[in-house]
Amino acid sequence: MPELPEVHTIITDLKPKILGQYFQKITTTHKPAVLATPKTLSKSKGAKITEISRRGKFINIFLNTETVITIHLRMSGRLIIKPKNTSALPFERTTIELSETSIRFCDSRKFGKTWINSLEDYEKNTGIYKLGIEPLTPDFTAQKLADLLSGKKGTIKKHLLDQTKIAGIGNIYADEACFYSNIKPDTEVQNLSTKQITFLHSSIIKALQQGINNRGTSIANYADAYGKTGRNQELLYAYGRGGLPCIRCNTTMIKCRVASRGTVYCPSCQQ
DNA sequence: AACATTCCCTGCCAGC
DNA sequence: TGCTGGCAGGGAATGT
Repeated sequence: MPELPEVHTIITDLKPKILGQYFQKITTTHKPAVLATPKTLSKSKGAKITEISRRGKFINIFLNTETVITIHLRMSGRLIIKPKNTSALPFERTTIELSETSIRFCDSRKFGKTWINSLEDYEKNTGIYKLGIEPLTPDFTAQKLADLLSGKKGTIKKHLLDQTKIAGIGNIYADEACFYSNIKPDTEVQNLSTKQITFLHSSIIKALQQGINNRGTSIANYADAYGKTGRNQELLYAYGRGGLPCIRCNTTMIKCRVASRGTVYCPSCQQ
């Protein structure tokens, strides 16, 4: 599933391919997946793409008419660049036609969404305004993480998945960061020491950065803008390894549920 | 206000 | 072989 590193990879690939092109039209076979008004549609039509960037797991394509195309891939979404007027890809739901090429939004589970909004209100209409700190910026310090968790209740994993605190971490990188820092994912945050929070902080960055360096984790659905898989799934210590031996100590990894999510940890390494 | 649960969806796969 | 039930889960909506 696309999390921060996967979205980062897609954007990096898309950017040189679509910058400077003109948005022509959007079509969908699944109406609830596209949220646009006649006004924002007419304002965006024919507009030039000036920038494409990421916020949390959201993709923003900025147009020169003060309009923004926002995409969220959710669980199973992919964005694939294809020549215009070629046959639909498997599970292609939404097609964004540009002047020179097209972007195909393929999404088997139909959870993904595309919005077209004015620059003025895209953050409000998409929920981007609620997002917390970007974990790969200098503002995200160990102290900042400690502040976010201070006085809070609940498990650390729940808070790592909370997009209003830190934007972009999903189930895979939450489990990986907990493994790196030797923290059991169901540890109550009030029981974490300063030392543990500091270790967790560097582990979050390390897990995400490694994902980016390997062009993302391909479990079931993720593919980059060329439809190719990433390599990070080969480098995971926790996610997807329930019942398998811990890579570090050989103890059988435990699979359980934390924060209503499938969760894997090593009962020996993570206390 | 803060927390937990339900829902949206459908491909995939183990088990019968 | 073919069916079925369980699982995957981000985030909005709903419930407590």
